[in-house]
Amino acid sequence: MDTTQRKRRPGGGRKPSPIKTLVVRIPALLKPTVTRLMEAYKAPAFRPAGAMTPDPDAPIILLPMFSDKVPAGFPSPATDYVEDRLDLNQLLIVNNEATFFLRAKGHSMIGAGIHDGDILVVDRTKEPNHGHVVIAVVDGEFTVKRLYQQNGTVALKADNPDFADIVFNDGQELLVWGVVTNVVHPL
Amino acid sequence: MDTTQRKRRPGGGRKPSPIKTLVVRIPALLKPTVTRLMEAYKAPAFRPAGAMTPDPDAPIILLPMFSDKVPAGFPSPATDYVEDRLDLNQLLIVNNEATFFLRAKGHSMIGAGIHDGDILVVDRTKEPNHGHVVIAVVDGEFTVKRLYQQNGTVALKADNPDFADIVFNDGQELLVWGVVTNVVHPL
DNA sequence: ATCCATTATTTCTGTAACAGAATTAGTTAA
DNA sequence: TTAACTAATTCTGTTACAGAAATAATGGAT
Repeated sequence: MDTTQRKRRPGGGRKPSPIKTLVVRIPALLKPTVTRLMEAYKAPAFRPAGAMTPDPDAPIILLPMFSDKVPAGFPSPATDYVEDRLDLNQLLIVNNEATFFLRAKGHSMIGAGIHDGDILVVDRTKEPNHGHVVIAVVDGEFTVKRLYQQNGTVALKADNPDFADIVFNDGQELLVWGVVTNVVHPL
Repeated sequence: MDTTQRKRRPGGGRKPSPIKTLVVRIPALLKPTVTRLMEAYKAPAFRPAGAMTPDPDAPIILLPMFSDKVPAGFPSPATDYVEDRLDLNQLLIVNNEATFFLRAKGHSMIGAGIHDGDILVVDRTKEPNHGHVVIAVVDGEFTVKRLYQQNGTVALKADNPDFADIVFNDGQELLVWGVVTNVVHPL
């Protein structure tokens, strides 16, 4: 018996979320990992013009990393965890939204550790500077070259003497499509 | 009042586990991922005396797969995007549970495209064969070498003439810890 | 009428609770 | 001695629930 009449509010209330959840039990040590996993999962996905959306299914994986200290011999069981941590995300991808993969062809950049067939991780937001390995558009095609920018001279140099430099004179525009940040080399 | 006397069993019972657990709520879509995460975590996965347990915090790798026209050479900027998707996971990691990372040190394997500081993707389940680049345990330390297995001779060879081969005679055991499948080379 | 604070309503979220499975060691039988 | 059995204890997956969060209708102020 509530004397103070309350008006009903049909249709009110929090709306159902399309994201279903469930409860799982995990090792306590994995808590932070799972937490970050969820953060990464919820992170807004971006969609550069024409780029594919990330595959929603797979690409989250946990891998153990043995750090620098390891090659120096096995740690004793008593040894604590090594502080150094590898996050391939941080290692390979600085800007998710602007990162692309290209496959290298030829041996013109062997000096930079780029072999035929390697996968190049390209960051399109990184500012190209002298000495950077870049993806440039030359004659309407992509090319991997090292950017040379000194004393007013702008050129693209292959890290292989067999290839001639491409020098840009006044009026000629150099279009740098992105900067290569990492090379994945299959064995 | 139980007439059938039951003997007590002090000290009986399941023993407490050192691994504490807790319950978390996660997006349903992440269930398989978290499951794999736990499998990888629990994996008896070879624990060479003193090997570290996987770091609970870091080793999560989120690799968004953007797809450009990757295969068979560089696409022209005008080219349409292709349905083909590159999944770095599939490219780099065949067995989640048995894949580890090591950081290469030194220049002994420069011939294989391995530079100082590169990250090595190591598959522990892949069978080591002649010619493979492997992680071996020599004198209690990790080493990257190329496995030589011909005419009854077993040896570890550096891809650099400055380094001497390590030949294994009868009775000497060669412990191959894993096979290097990929090299990540930062620029 | 428009805007804003209030509130009923609905769903979400983290955690506690619980029942059944699993594990261990003492007890009993063969 | 060995194997089967069972009490004791903990683990594990799921459910339940209380408080937080979100949303739209309500009602008052401007």
